[in-house]
Amino acid sequence: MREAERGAGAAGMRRHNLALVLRLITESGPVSRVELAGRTGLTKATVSSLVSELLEAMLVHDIGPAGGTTAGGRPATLLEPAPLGPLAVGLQFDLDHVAGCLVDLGGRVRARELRRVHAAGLGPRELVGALRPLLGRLLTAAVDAGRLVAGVGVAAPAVMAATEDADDPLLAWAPQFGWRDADLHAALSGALTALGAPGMAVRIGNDAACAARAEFRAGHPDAGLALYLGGESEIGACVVADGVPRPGVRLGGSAFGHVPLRPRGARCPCGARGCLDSYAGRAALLTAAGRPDQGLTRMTGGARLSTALTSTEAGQRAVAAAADALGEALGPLLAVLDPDLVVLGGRLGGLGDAVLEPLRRRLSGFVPGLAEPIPLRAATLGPDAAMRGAALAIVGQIVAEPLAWITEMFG
Amino acid sequence: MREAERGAGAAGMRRHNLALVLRLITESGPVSRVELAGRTGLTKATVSSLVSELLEAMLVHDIGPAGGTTAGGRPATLLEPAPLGPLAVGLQFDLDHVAGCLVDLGGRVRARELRRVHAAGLGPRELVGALRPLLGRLLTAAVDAGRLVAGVGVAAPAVMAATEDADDPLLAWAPQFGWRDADLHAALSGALTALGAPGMAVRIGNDAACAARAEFRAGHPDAGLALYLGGESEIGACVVADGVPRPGVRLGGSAFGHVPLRPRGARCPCGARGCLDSYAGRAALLTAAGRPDQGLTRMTGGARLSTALTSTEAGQRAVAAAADALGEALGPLLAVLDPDLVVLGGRLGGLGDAVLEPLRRRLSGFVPGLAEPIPLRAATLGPDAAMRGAALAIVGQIVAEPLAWITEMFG
DNA sequence: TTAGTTAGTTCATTGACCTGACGAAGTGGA
DNA sequence: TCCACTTCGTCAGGTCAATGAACTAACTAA
Repeated sequence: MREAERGAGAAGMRRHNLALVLRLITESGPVSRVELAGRTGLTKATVSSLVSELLEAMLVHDIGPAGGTTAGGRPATLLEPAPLGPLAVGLQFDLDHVAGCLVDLGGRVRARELRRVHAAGLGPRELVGALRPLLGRLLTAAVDAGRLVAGVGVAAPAVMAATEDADDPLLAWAPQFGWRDADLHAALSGALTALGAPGMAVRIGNDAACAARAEFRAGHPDAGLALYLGGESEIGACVVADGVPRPGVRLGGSAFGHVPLRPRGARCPCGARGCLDSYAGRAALLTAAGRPDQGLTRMTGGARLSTALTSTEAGQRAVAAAADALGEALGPLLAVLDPDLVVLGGRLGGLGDAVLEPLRRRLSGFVPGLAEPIPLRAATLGPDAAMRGAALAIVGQIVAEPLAWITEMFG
Repeated sequence: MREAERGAGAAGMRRHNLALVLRLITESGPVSRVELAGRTGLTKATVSSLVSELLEAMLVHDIGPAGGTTAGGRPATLLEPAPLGPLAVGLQFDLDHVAGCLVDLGGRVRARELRRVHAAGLGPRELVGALRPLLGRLLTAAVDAGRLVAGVGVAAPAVMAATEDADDPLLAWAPQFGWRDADLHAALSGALTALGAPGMAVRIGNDAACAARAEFRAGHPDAGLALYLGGESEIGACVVADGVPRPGVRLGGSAFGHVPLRPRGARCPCGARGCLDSYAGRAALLTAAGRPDQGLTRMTGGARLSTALTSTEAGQRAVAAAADALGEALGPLLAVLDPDLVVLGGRLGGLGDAVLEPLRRRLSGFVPGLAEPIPLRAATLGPDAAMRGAALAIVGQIVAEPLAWITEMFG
């Protein structure tokens, strides 16, 4: 049997409509009650009632009459996510940096911090040590602004394995760090206790899955079945169904970068041979293009590398080889998944058309039966996508269940 | 914006609960009102009211008091799908046969027909001609039983492309038949008119997607993200999310069998080189095992072929090669999709452990980061899965929206 | 025969949304 | 300035469906 699907009563109806209205307000910026009524199919009266409940709960703010954009008639009073509503912390880390941000109910970034560190070789506790000052400053910033922090989301470049509690997966394998079954959760909870926030909710997810959440919420909220390719140093991937990342139970966001392509290929740091990462990963591109990854900052590296890859002959060869390897791995995946859309993000996506164009050309040859190519787009959020998505997972819970949040806060 | 998500009102509540109760009755065979109340969380009174509405609509039947299985107390009156409720016709065809069945609301097969034909080279209209007598007998059988036919579902071994109406896709490519953009829908509608059933609903789907629907409904209703591998002569595949097949927009159930594995491989009937089908398809296995596909009936072929493949050395080599090819194609797919479960159906699945075991052994090597293997199971429904699933798509609409059906029937 | 147990129904109650009418707050023309 | 006209939001009464408690029905066991 399906998981005990519940019947709907009056209470469930209200809960659903409350969540629906809050979601529309957070996603569509300032909206009037009438517009909400039109979109939801509810009446103006009902929307008013729902909105006033959200206003009382301090989740929504009434801006007041809008400046005459309406043509004749009483101007609408616009609603927006509360400026003093709850926030979430989003964290991410990789071989070369740790970063964090504060995100509000509307998904907007209210604060942002990045620190370059050489993280290779660090253990989970040491890594949390590197994250801690940054985390402390973000928490302080929230308190100073008079806002509550609902929880901390972490985007990890790792294979996550689901535990009994599906919402609290375990970090099973981080190839670049050499971690196996690392208890990042406990280490972070310890740091939070030390920072004066004991018991704060922590949720760890795969970085590609996190980035996919942020990317699709911002750019493609109405995609049906889609695929996100991303990851920072490593290539990651995640299936997105109806806007929700589906990172699976065992691999929790995939180990796409370590799919074996060439049985006798080069040895990968992960221990295997001929991994996709060895041909299409950033390090592979840089090396093949004669540009080892030094002196390139994380933010400007994309543009500079992209010109290097298109202007030199070695660069073009490297890109062609990467497109081949990616196409080879993507072929069976796309033939079966047949997504509405493929979004290329992370550092790979940051290279833009230098990678997109060759990949587009190669892809059709790897997927049979296509009348028209599968749309392939570059991500739009840049390198912050992963931590933004991690934070969104936290605020998303509030938006999805405002009643639960309200009763938790106000009894 | 998402597709104008509607708010819930009293009417929607009733609609939802009505569908929920009907679904539980159809899926869980005879059930009492009390058990329904327990499962749905609704009260006995509400369930009674919902059930009586379904009884009036002739969708559900009250069997009467059950034979004393209860320990003390009044025996429950059990409910089942109405024995005179609506039926659906499911059709399927492939190179060597056409077949059809009648399926009731509960998914049970009430009638079944199969005819061996040599269909290679037939055009869409000729194929419908081969289906027509069979279809006529099924319709007559339904009328004789005093039951309504709600529609006809067809499982086609073809790539389906979605049109504006997502529920009515077009047959875009049938490699084995050499069809491109064939209007099977029009041909079938014509046949139905000639058979005295003008305007009857027709829905065509990819055979693997159809089989997946039947297979997961019967065997794995609570799987989250899963993968179905099937197809009759060709290998097909379909992603299943929360029990619902997701055959995509462009390929509509995949062209998995024609994924290019070896750029310089053998030429495939589809025109390309080195297709997966050429290594892991049924024809490939038969040929490699020295047993061309003659004299094997569709029903007994599985068992006899399976012993041939395990007992002879040539057979074992063929199976190993097929497992290699399948594993190679499945690796990237499983690494990203990371399904809870993989079900192997169609003719490939009919070979049972002869294929499953080698595939299990090879698969782990193609998916990195796995602590435990992805469960791989053989399908249970046998060669009728596709047409059963096609019919289920029709009855599924009634079960999902009983109110729409009721108003359509009774005004 | 009687107590105990479980199934299903009846009916008043409650909660949430709907309908229709109204006041509020603007615009634009006479 | 005044008055139609339009749109926004609220209020009061009405409707619909689920709820909860009491009640009848049916059967078991002592």
